[in-house]
Amino acid sequence: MVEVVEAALPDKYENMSEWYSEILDRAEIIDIRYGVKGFVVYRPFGMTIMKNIIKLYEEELEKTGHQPFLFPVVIPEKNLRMEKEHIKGFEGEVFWIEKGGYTPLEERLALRPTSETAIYPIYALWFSSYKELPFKGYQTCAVYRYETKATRPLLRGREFLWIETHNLYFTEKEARDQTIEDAEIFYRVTTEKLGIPFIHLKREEYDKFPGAVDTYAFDTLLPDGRVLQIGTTHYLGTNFTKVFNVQVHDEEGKLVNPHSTCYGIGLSRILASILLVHGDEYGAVLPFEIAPIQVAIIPIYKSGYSNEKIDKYCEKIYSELKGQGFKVVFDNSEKTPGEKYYYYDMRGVPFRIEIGPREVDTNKVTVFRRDIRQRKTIPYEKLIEHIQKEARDILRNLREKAEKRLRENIIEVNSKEELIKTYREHGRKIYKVYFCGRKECADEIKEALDGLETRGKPLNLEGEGPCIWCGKPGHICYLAKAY
RNA sequence: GGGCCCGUGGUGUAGCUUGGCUAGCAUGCCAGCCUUGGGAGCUGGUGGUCGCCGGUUCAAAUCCGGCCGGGCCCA
Repeated sequence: MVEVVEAALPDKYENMSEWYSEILDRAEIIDIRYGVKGFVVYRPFGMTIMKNIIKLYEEELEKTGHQPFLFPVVIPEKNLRMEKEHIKGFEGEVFWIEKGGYTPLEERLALRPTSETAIYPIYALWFSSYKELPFKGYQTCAVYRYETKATRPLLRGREFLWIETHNLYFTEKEARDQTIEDAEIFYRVTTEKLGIPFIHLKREEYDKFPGAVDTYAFDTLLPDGRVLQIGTTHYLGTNFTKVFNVQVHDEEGKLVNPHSTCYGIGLSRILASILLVHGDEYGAVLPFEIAPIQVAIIPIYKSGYSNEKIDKYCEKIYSELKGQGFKVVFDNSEKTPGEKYYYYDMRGVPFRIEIGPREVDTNKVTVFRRDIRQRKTIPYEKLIEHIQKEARDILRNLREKAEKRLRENIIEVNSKEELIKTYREHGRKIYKVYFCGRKECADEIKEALDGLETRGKPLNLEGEGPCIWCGKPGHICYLAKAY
């Protein structure tokens, strides 16, 4: 039976901003009071979730042959300026270090906005033969961008956490295939383990990563109808290997520039997505695998009944679960049970076990499942099996709900008039249209429909038709408002 | 980029328009009693350079200027 009790938070679909601000604070995810615009503190609970998320992606990257490395956070100005399109794209948002102590630096140092220009000069030293390729490397780190738009905690910061891969291939085909593998890796973690669905898009020419030949992006949908880019992968051609003089001998001994790719996994935004997509009016709802606390045991004491007996039974359950490797707490603090319920609900703890005289006397266990907010009383012997089975079901449920919502928020429109009319009626949605690919049309659409952007061509959909705006031949494209 | 709003014990706030009392309230925290199946209650206690810098004034949380930080709406 579903518990109907007073909600702790507003409805996230009605008032996402307030819901989001509240949960970041009350679930102890981050502290926004650091005092520098665009920079936040990850609190222990939030950072534990983050570490669990990182682990999932890193494991998947290593399974697919990526090796860890760590390059410096500073990039000499000269290096940053090597690739012309690249610096053009980032120049306006670079943080510069100009002094060491009292001494002005001879050459300014950039805080990495992304690490291509840190990594490629070293790649030039590392590789000399096609036999050393492919090379796949990654690092998990923070990057720095002086955002000029309004910053928002985790969604748009001036410092944010990500994973970036930087791969080298002898052939174009291998490199292009990598962008597909990147999408598969992203799916295996983001959707299959975290329950977050996304749209796989090829960005329009004018929206590409600065210096890329092709850019592919992963957008998810937030409760307010906006989309959020949570990952990107880019085929860079030989643009970077050329300017940084990365070259290897081919079979005939000729020097050639390898093809390269890079892939960014937006960790801060992924954490935000998990909160926003799965959360409800009682707080966060975390997939079992990444929850810092997976099971909370709450004793229900009664006067006239032995507290000791209840404690003993709880401790037995605690050891049993602990022995299975679950992250479990036994909360016998003096707070009332109700207060504890709200507390663990807010933090997204997947299971709560309630133990009072009823359970002790019958050798049963009452298990509350966070995502559907339902209690079940089961025999003690079934506990482990129950948790394991229900944990999988939580993920399936969260994922299905999110996938359904994403599906239902994509609306196909076939003419300019229909687009305008539908937008006026439904507001923030993802609109499926034909689009010619020209920036002029994109700008006009954005202007006319307060900020609606072209997000690119969905990779799973083929088809041609007249551009919804100008009528010229076009491809399928999604339009949406974005963060 | 444009507009509006906010900053006061750990947290949330009142007070600011019209300058003047010991800066009020709630919550948290500590001690004790009582309680415990969805945020309990009572008693006592603890806790504040009113974001920062400067100006006006006999007197500034309050008025003025600058800066820093945060939020919302719009582009």
